[in-house]
Amino acid sequence: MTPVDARQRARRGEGDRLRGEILAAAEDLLVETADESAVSIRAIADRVGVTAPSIYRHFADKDTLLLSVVEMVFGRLDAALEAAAAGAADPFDEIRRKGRAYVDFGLAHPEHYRLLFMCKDDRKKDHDLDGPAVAGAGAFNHLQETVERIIDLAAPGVPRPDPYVMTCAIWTGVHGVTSLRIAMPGFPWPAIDEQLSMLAQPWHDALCPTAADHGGAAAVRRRADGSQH
Amino acid sequence: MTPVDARQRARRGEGDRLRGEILAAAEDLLVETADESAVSIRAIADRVGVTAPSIYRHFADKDTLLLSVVEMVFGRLDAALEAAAAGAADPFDEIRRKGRAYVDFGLAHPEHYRLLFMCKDDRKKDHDLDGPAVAGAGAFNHLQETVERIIDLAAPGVPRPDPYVMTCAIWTGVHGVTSLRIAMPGFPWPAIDEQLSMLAQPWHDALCPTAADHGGAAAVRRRADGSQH
DNA sequence: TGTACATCAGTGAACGCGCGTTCACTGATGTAC
DNA sequence: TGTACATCAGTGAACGCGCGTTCACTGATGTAC
Repeated sequence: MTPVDARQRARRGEGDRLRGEILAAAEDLLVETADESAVSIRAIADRVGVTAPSIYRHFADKDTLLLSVVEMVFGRLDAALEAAAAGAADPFDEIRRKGRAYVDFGLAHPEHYRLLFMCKDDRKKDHDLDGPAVAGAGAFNHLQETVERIIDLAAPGVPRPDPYVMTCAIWTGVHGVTSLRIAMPGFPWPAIDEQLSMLAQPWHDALCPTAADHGGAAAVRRRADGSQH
Repeated sequence: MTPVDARQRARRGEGDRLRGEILAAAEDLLVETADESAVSIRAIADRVGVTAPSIYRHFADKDTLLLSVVEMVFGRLDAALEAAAAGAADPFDEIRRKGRAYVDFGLAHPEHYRLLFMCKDDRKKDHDLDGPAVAGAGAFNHLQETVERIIDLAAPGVPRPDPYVMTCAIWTGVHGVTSLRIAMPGFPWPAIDEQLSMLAQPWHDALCPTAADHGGAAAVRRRADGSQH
């Protein structure tokens, strides 16, 4: 219920309101149908309570619309990871929380996740790449900052891995867990925390050998215990 | 999309010939167009040099057809992994080769990979699950056998991880590398071998601490060198 | 104040498209006599 | 041996569908005079 500003002479009624409603409807459809192909211009218009052509007053075409949804979801993922990291005891804990939050986000919104990381991005070819790319880079950079803090914690004498490569490794790892679960929900997967600690624990021990009894063997022991902390 | 010239009608007993040609055409289209949505009944029929309705003499519907393609591709993936493993020096080497072969297979046939591991499997809901499930289980079981041989090699005193969980971890890892590259080909990824050794090396060191100087630190050093063996 | 007018968000009808699928059929093939 | 017939792989036309997108339009709104 935003009152019309007298200064904005060109904006009659609530022109931008429909734009927001369209994006919200597209997202709703994605959630409800859990099927990207069900998100059509017509379905979105129906959901908003408007006819299909009026979508085109706010978005050049369908790809532009979906790109805006992608951008929005990227922002939300980033926010979810940052929120999960808040209050972490140390950088290792922070990565652990972020990893778990990443998987949770993907499993809670599988079609959103699909849109971000499991679809062709041909769409972007002919359009403005910057929006989604910038939004996605935000989350990646935040992750890399955490990784850099971890590397700073590495025991003396331990060579430091490249933060960029390590960030990619972490992303790739949590993506593997998330996307295979989304694609093959019927498969008898081990517990999420068990899978995540299998990824993280050997690295923790490698970077902080003093914290691990007898080097890397600690990782195996911890995992084999089934303890998920 | 040039149709095969003047196809000869199958003889009485050779009804299965077209079936094979249909499957091959579906696969060709997947490879050439790199787009699952381009693989339509009509396009397949055109490619074979036949009209669309004759597809239905050999497959109940489109989903059944695609399921057969999936089954075929699963078999091919399994064969590629086994071939790559042949001649490995030891189980660790075998896993390394299989991991690399898995990624190579996915990147060489991205749309096949998509079909196996990045798509909704709703299709399977109303159809016979057994074919693809059995074919997929073949590759998984072969991988698990290798994992079991690795675990047998673990140094005395090192607790042995559960082979099933470890197999899932490896699969998840190589899938993460493969599928993110397919979904985001524009991203500046590190070298494949660098990514794979980041996954494998800490585990190698953890299971065989004697082979690593100063415990897990060896993994970091090896990786930081950029040496990809 | 009332009235004429400009603005522009949203409409209704239509377009051409490719899709999966169906149906009655055609005509080459193999076989029985 | 030749001929009639049954078989059945593949055809041609059509179905209804939902899609993205276009176009000329309508009619409520805000403003100028």
